[in-house]
Amino acid sequence: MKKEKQQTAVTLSRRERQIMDIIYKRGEATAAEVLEALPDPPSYSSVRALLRVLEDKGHLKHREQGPRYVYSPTLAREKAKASALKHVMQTFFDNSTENVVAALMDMSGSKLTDEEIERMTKLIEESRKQER
Amino acid sequence: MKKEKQQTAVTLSRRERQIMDIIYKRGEATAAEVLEALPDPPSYSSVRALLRVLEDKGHLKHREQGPRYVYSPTLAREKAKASALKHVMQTFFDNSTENVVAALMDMSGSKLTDEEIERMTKLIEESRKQER
DNA sequence: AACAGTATGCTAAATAATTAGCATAAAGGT
DNA sequence: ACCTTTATGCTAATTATTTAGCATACTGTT
Repeated sequence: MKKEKQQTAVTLSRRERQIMDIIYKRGEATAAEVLEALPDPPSYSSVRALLRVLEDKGHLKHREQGPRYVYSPTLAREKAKASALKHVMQTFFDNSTENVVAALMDMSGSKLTDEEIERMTKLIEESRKQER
Repeated sequence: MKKEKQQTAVTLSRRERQIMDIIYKRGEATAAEVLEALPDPPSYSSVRALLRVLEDKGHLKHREQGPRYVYSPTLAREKAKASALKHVMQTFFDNSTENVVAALMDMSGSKLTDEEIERMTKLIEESRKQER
């Protein structure tokens, strides 16, 4: 019997996490692109080895684009997003949506346009209707 | 010349990250408490070794409480919170506050009380005033 | 004041992650 | 068609992480 945990981050090693982050951010990436985006980049060879490992572990898949592999996440972006946000919310925000919103406003308050503010207000108001 | 990066997560190994998450979540913790909270927990001895490493690296500090050490993060919780949230926002939400809010509502919409919704709306409306 | 319980410090061993090297194959331009 | 460039596959070595063991010290209770 095998463990089939699909936790977004807890299982990954440091480099693996860095690579997954890059690929999640971009949607997909080649080995060369990953290399370019990595902090303290190792050799090209190392990057490929890591990509292979991640594919073995089931976190990545690839398609062939001409001569090269283009890697993308196995876990749907939507699920990964939710999982990552939830983890941060649990770890740092006492599992409170409101606390996260407060932090967001604190961080980016002044950068928001009136339009964004209106749309966000709408988003929140609409969640009233979700009540059972 | 030394690198003095104080990135919340990218530098840490798997176990180190797990431990930091636990301590951030609780605020502070003893070795025994960390052990209890760790998934696939190793020996008590191992936990202590990791705590020592984290303290050496400057991520944790401890105070003595009677016979035992109580560990807490070096980096202020506020900064760590902001940094973690920013990282998730960049990696998964295209650096958009609005996208994060949308995901939050999607995740927790039905669990929100009217009071919470009102407070969040206020938080957002207030960020209008921050415009320069 | 002695003993059981519970700490820590330090160190060494086992395991995992990370890295790079070499062989080989496919594309693309000249 | 050939040669350069840019891929991948596989493997081995280095380095980092993770683990546990043993010696020792402090608490608090009897």
